[in-house]
Amino acid sequence: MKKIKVHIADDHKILIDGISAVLKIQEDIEIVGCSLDGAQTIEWFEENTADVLVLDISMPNVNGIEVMQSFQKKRVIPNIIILSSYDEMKLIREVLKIGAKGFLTKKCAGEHIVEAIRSVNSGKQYFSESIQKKMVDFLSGAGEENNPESTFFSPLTEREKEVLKLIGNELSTKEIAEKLFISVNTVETHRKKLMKKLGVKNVVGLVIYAMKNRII
Amino acid sequence: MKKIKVHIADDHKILIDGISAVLKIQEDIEIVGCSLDGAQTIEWFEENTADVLVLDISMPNVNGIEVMQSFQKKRVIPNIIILSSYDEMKLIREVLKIGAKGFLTKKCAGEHIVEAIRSVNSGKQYFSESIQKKMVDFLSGAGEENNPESTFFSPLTEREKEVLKLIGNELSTKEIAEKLFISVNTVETHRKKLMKKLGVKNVVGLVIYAMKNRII
DNA sequence: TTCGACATCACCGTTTTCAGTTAGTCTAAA
DNA sequence: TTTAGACTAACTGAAAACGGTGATGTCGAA
Repeated sequence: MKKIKVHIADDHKILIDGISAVLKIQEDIEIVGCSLDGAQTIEWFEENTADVLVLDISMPNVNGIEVMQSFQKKRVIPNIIILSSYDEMKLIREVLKIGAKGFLTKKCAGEHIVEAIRSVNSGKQYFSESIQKKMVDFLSGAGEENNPESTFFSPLTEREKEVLKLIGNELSTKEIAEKLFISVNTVETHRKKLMKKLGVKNVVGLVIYAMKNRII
Repeated sequence: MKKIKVHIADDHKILIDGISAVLKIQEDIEIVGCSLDGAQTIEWFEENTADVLVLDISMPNVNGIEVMQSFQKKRVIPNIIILSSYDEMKLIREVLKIGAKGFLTKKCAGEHIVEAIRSVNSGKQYFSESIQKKMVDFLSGAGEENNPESTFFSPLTEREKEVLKLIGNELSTKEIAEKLFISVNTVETHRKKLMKKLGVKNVVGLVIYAMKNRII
């Protein structure tokens, strides 16, 4: 019998090992690889293939969304199941747009990951109950989160990430300017650009974004 | 043979299920309970006992540190292994102070949790390699984190948590004042008190604290 | 009953953030 | 070669945050 080849990407090794232990019991599933950050994931798929990729969003260096974006250029892409700590509507929409076939939160039970893998491997989609409810609420207008401007993820330039990281170190604009040897005005411009890109009101939004995307 | 009774507390069910799958293979370990937040954990230990508690710090409602604090008043307390995403020195010191016997980060491999459980159950302590290194660096003065004032966790009043949560919603001081029907001056006082208690410079530090402690 | 913790409010002055706009340079892609 | 994006920088003015201090009333514990 042909087993379903699965790759797991998550920066928490203990979670990978745990899920692996659950999947190993299944006769129709085989773990062919795992990676601890986005860069490793992309690298692995350069040389290898899998039927299903279980992918975390919040990873250092290269996050899950960037991994999916890198796949868009490739011919063969795996069926992707997002396994995330966060479940905001804007994140769900974002990953669906770039081709995710399933979405689970880390609050879900271990058996659901098994079901999800089988589903997406047979061409179906899979969403955990809580995610389905979110989607229905959103579509019926019952949900609170209806801000289409704000995005869970935006591609930031290297310089912007650098500035954001320093903001996360509790540095003021002046201190950042001194550290980077640039003008205070420039740092302020970066700051404003960041807020606009991420659709947030103030530095609080920046910090939340940075933590969710592992920039801090 | 008497098995080691283990309780696991983590708000990510999938992690619990994963670790359970790993532990179930072990002949000398038995999972006697699990809980998805701090309140559940405390409640469970009112009625039951375990030899070892594997405890996450970052949980909604009542976090891991508050759980440990609630145990301090009890006569019989389990051997506690902290399993955390974060590994700052100030967190490590804090949990050791209130009686943790082991500390692992979620980056560690599944087999280490097994070793840790056996260790603490036999009266020994257990720290993952990366944590041991942190501790040595700190003691030898090589570490950067030597700020004794700042604390990973501080007991906040209900009102303070409320204000902090609203700060996390990107509300300005004025907006918070309107929402809580109190003066702007009062909100500013709360804000200042929060910063002082948590030993942070500005709102950035507040948001980071709030996210790590699941207040946002 | 006294004490301390908490929540409330006020006044002050300084510093920083935030919003809007404009504009020069440089590089890499079309 | 034009064009677009990135990084840099400046200016202005309003709004908000930050730091320090002092004061009031309430409530529960010692």
